[in-house]
Amino acid sequence: MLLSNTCIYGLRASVLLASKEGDKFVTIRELSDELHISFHFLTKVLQQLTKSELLQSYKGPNGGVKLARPASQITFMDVVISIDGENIIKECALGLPGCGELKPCPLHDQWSAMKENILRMMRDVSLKQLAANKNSDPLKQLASVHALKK
Amino acid sequence: MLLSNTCIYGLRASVLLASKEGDKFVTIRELSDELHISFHFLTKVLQQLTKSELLQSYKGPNGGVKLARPASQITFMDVVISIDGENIIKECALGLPGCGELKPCPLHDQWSAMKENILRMMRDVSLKQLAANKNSDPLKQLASVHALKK
DNA sequence: CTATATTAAGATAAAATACTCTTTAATATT
DNA sequence: AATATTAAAGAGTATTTTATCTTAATATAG
Repeated sequence: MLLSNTCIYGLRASVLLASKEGDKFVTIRELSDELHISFHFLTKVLQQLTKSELLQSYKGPNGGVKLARPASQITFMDVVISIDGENIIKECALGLPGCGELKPCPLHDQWSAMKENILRMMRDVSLKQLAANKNSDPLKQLASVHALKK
Repeated sequence: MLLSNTCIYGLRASVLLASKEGDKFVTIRELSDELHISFHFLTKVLQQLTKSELLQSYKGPNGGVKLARPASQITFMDVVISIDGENIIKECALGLPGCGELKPCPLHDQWSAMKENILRMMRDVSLKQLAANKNSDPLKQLASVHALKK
């Protein structure tokens, strides 16, 4: 699987935050309830995003977390790198360290093209875009489907 | 990371087997030496490929493993499915179970296009093709680079 | 100042993945 | 029949990922 579970939780929470109006802090409890993710685990994940300065947090009553920048200025990639690190996709599909421009394996061209596509998408898509389609509201849907599965 | 370590070991060994001439059994020891993978661990991995009938094995002197079919008739995908299973790529990049044709998330089109590309490549590329470029010989290279890293 | 709300941090546990070691079974050679 | 060679099977260990629980730190309200 390309992204870790942890990373997907971070993405969902970030998108949900982006979809909320205004600039006020949202409690992690509220996020974890809406996303059906364990409160404590989500706390850990969001701590990481806070460390990376993608989120801003505030303790005490009326505290919580919020995006540190406008949603249009935080990318999918920002979140992925913060949680899963830079190397989400290996250079070579076979993991051959020798594979590269000079001595490509037979998969090299196809693989690196796809790799670039994925990375470009991640760099291009912002949380604002991800939060945009209120119509389909996948996050709301998530709740019901997830609930059924458990 | 898309594929597990175990799966990449299986792929490397399969490609190496495909690159060897003839129809005779090759010992796992020989493969593990060439690939610098632990003999015991590679044994486990190859047992799985044997169970899936991608490899054929033979015990005793002059025993070993070999491809169960011509290298042109075993795909990258065959090996991946045998080791990592069918679900190497999630439906939705955000892992939203509600996401689909009916209610796509904003990433849906791009993501499923890329997903299809990756799966198509895996289905299309055979071990024969992967073993073909003797020139670049990434497997030989592997040995030296890998040795340096350790 | 005290009680309460909230994130941060740390310790622990459970599960999955990666890897190792030992024994057993099959086959061949002598 | 004895011995050597080899994969299969099973048990065990280590590491990473995922998750939980507890305590601390910080802020607010009264």
